[in-house]
Amino acid sequence: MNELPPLPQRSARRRPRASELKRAAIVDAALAEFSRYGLHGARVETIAELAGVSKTNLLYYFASKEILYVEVLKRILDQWLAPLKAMSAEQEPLDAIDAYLSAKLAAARDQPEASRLFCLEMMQGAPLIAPVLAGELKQLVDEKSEVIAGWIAQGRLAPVDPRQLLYLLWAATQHYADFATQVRALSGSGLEDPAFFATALATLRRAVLEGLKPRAD
Amino acid sequence: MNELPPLPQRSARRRPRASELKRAAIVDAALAEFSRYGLHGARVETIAELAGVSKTNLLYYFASKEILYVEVLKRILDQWLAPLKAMSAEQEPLDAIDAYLSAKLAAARDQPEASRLFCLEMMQGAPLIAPVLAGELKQLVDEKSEVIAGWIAQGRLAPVDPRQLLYLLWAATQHYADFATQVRALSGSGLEDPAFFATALATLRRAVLEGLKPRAD
DNA sequence: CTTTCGTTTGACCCAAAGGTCAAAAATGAA
DNA sequence: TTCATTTTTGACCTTTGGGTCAAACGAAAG
Repeated sequence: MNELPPLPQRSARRRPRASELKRAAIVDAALAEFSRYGLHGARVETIAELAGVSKTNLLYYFASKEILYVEVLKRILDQWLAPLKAMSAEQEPLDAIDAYLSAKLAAARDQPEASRLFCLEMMQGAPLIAPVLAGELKQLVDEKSEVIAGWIAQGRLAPVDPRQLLYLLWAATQHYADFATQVRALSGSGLEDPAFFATALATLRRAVLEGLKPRAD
Repeated sequence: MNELPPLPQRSARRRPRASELKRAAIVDAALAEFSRYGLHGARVETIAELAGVSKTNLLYYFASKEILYVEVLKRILDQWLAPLKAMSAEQEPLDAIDAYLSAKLAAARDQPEASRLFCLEMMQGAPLIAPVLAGELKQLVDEKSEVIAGWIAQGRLAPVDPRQLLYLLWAATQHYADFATQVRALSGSGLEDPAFFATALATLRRAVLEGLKPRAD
């Protein structure tokens, strides 16, 4: 039999479309499960059922549970970091922060699963995305912290620690995704309700943005 | 042999002290593990090792993993709700909120595991503490929301949705416990560092409390 | 039609982990 | 000392669940 073809040339030439769709369906299902039960708690068979494939078939596309997990993380990382990247020194500080707040709140509404998955991963010590934290994310945060620090130095923003400010914005918005169950139990609705969304945003604007206005310190 | 003693009288009279200590040690160890890996991810044997007992012996004190989990949740529920209970209408609004902020931030520093455990439980839909959410917690939140609404009606606090305000305070403080890994990766330290704690509190005071001051609306 | 390569499946394997059991060891009253 | 009760242990059972394997299927190329 053939020992080995010199050039495996894996996904070259015409790539099958159907299989890509299937991979996507599996990743979607995996996000739903992982975001709810974490890497350990999620069951491969459940993910397979959710995606409408057999467990064995899933393992054909993703060699192991952990590989699938990492794949899910990779897929949502970019959209996760995107809003912060938009913040730039040229903007009016309060406008920029307002826009970021809105974008993150909308993200918490539209991709709550992504938020929860990151939260879960973080609470376990971020074993699989530690490199991203210490690398790409840290660089991005350092950069934007400089922007914020610049605004403060110009007296256009209240003197707060830039990083702490980012934590506050993240916490305030992601909370609606991560603690959706609690919010729903206490308020009776969540961000998917436009009225609720408006109230949440209004509260954040008043409580956070007002306090960030510069004063004569 | 005896069929059944008429009165089992379980923990009556002199209760053994040593066994209570052992139960406590197990619950402590369980909190550490559950808060990190969740109900599904945590291993009973690991908890047993951490507590310094054999797995079988642990199962002697707690009939099942889930029973132990619920026990852990019950044990930390009170200390979890305590700070909010302290808030009363007689206080000066901004002082009360300031005190609450400080208390919750200190709790995030001193009992980060409790914070993470609640976060995990919440993200899974709070299957085991849903009754508490809909019952005790909701009642407490409704009550304190009234207090806050009263302050607002008196013009002593900015007009924000009381519940949303509570969410903001929770989110902002618990974030330091739940996302400790991320905070440490980005800031290089956490709440256990007094300087960091002070900066965090100062930022929250400036960003949140300032915005809550009443104005001529 | 036949070959071929990618896909799909069900049967199977195996290790991990929760939980059981009966016997032994401590503990403590009488 | 003795007897009963509580605690502790190691061996074992059972289920769960991730992963393997070889055979079968199917569509496109030859």
